[in-house]
Amino acid sequence: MTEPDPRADPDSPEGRGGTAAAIPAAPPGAGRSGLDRRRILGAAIEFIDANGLNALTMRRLGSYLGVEAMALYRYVPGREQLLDGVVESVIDELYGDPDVHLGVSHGWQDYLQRLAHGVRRIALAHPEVFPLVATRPPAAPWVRPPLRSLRWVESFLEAMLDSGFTEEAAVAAYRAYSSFLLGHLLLEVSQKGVKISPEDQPEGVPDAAESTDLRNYPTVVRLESLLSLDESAAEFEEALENLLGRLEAVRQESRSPRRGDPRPS
Amino acid sequence: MTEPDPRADPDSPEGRGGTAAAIPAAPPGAGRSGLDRRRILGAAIEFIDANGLNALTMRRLGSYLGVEAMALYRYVPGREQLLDGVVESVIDELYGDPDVHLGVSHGWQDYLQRLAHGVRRIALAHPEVFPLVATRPPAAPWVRPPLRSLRWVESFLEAMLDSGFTEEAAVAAYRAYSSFLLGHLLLEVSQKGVKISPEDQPEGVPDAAESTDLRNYPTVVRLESLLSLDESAAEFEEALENLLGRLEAVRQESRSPRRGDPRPS
DNA sequence: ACCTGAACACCGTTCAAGT
DNA sequence: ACCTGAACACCGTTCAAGT
Repeated sequence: MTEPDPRADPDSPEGRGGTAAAIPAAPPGAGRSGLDRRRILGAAIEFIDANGLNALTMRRLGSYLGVEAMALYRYVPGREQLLDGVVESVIDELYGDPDVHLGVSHGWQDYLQRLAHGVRRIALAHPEVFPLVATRPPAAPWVRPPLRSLRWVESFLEAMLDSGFTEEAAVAAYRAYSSFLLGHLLLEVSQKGVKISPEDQPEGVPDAAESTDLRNYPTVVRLESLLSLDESAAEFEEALENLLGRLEAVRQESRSPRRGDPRPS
Repeated sequence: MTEPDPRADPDSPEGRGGTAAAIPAAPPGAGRSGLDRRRILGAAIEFIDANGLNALTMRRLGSYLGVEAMALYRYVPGREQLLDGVVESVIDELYGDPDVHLGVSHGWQDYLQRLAHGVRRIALAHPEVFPLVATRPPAAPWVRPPLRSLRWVESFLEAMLDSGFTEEAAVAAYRAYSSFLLGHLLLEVSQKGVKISPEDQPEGVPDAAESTDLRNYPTVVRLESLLSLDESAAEFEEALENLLGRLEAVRQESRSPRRGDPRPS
């Protein structure tokens, strides 16, 4: 879904101003010619991290790479597919993560712990990109929920099956786990984006009517200091721990549906 | 964050085609002149529900309302604020919901149950709009997590405090609850969007190379039928039940930090 | 083989004008 | 008081050309 996100775009295209200060502040260091799909995706991620998602246009990405926008179309079918590629690239960073690559050798709970922390690391490293992961349509439409990267889904399911989950329990675990990750990280990332930038509005903001009148929300105002605290990391650990506990219960129960089960031949 | 979402926009602006088939298929029934902020927001929601978020442009919304785009600027400062208004409107539907408005009279767990189901109802009613709720920056930047609609935050916190939560526990509950809702509903809504429309790609899709080769994902393929099942409703109930249980534990413990506590004067 | 110029059909937004 | 026409600075995308 289109969604411009003004906070990342302080001097967005105003359709007006005479100052043509270009957003692409820093062209990437390396040599100039090797235009290449991997290089384009990398530059796109850098650009989004630096300027926000809505600042990324084919034309600006082109000039960031020292090239006319039209050149990109030789390597990428269009803007949509560019964004798909960005999502895939970011998720693929997981597989360069040695922590994650340990696999299930130390047990599935350990694996899901490392996987969760790995995903959290990339979410925090690319807060402007992460929402894309949540909202883009899936690679295989019939996977539900349709988080991108079949590679991820595949290794998750394999790990669970290898660890004694039934197929049903493995799929249920996949859903609970990805919904937890998505909700928590999306919220955490969107917090991070809220900058009380002292630059943008130094003081005594001339804001029109304070937008919504805070006098209508006394509790929110009173609890301001508590609400402002960022306990994301601790909350993440706690919720993850709880989830893993629940999954273990499901696993136990799915393996021995009732006592006195006929033992498998 | 910008995010075009091609699935909702099969015949998106191609910059090419001669067929100028306008997207605004159905102008809203009522009389023509009463252009008005409320009417504009309502039309925007209808339009997004029908055509997808990325199809909404000022110009198309204008013509959907039988007016030139420029007329909208008399009632809405710009596209960004239009989207903010859409989010507020959709969330405000909650307060027209009699179920939700019962308040905390039957206990906080009952209240959170009804609130969760109310939010789920609007998420499912406006699947194309809901992602906006998750990604837009907040009204009060220091509220964490920054879900929109202070009205919602205010009444949530009041309910918890009235029910014996400490301030710390109420804030923690707010975070756990909204992160759960966000994660679950975003995933559920994004499932709904995946249509195996028999129209778009009737059969034997001439898709290029099947994009990602499914032979690399044998487990995903083998569990296809399980993965395709939509158990969202049941999963929602179960996860919600579990969350409420956890919150009750936190509440108990926050009220009586240790046994043999000095009783309040 | 790889990139560019020019062009087309769109955007958001402004402002002076119409009624 | 409310809407429109015309204009400006952008978009994504194409295609014939350049080198």
